[in-house]
Amino acid sequence: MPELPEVETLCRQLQKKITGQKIASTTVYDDKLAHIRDLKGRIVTDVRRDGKMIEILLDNKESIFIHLRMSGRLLWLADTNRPKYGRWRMSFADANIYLVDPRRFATVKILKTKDIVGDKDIMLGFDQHAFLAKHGRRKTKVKSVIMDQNAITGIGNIYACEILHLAAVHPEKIAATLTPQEWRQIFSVAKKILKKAIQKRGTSISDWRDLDGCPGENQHELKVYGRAGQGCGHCGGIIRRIKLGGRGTYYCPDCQK
DNA sequence: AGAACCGCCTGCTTGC
DNA sequence: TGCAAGCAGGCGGTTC
Repeated sequence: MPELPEVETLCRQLQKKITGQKIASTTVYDDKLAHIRDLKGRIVTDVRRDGKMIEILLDNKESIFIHLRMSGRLLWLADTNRPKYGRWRMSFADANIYLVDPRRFATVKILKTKDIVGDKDIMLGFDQHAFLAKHGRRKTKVKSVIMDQNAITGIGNIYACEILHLAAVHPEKIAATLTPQEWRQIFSVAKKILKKAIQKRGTSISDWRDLDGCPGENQHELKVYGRAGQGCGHCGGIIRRIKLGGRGTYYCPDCQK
């Protein structure tokens, strides 16, 4: 599932390919997306990201906001035949961008272009003090808080597990009981892990592929996610899998107290 | 007000 | 072998 590094990878690729390009046509293949109006003739002026949201800016002060949710992908294809699970297509002079989404959770909206604030995005202008003031005393498990997109954007299930492991914080620890040092450690580790994942062009643990259909390399960097029963690379403890907020959660009971 | 739960979807895995 | 049931999960909406 696309989280911050995967979305960032797509945005960088999109920016190179379509900035300055004119949209030749758009095609909807899924009734759920029937509300997307035709964008023929519009010119893409920029592509950027806020959290897990992709924003494609147009020359009429509007933007296309794409959220890939669970299984959504964007594919750059010269072929005009719809790929399997293709839900929407935006055509340019020499190729097309297909929204491919087996589970049909992805959303596409056309709205007025907004200034990106980025104060909740750990890789943009994250406001640590505002975060702690608003969310630092919550009586929710820390993993749920760092996955709460109203609190901090971009972190999904895989990176939440990895961040808490490297920060040595138990995922079920109540947010309000964390020390300022533990929070600082989480923010610092989050930046480090997400930066590396961007360099590795994302985590292809299930079906993530970039705009060109290539897998990323960050799956080889995972320390706990998907590794239940295996030894922790840090302390040798046995990695455990639990359910937290309905989501599979991996951690090392020896490192993460 | 804040925390927990539900529903949206469909491919894949598991069990009989 | 085949089919049904269970699972996965981001996030908005609803309920507790």
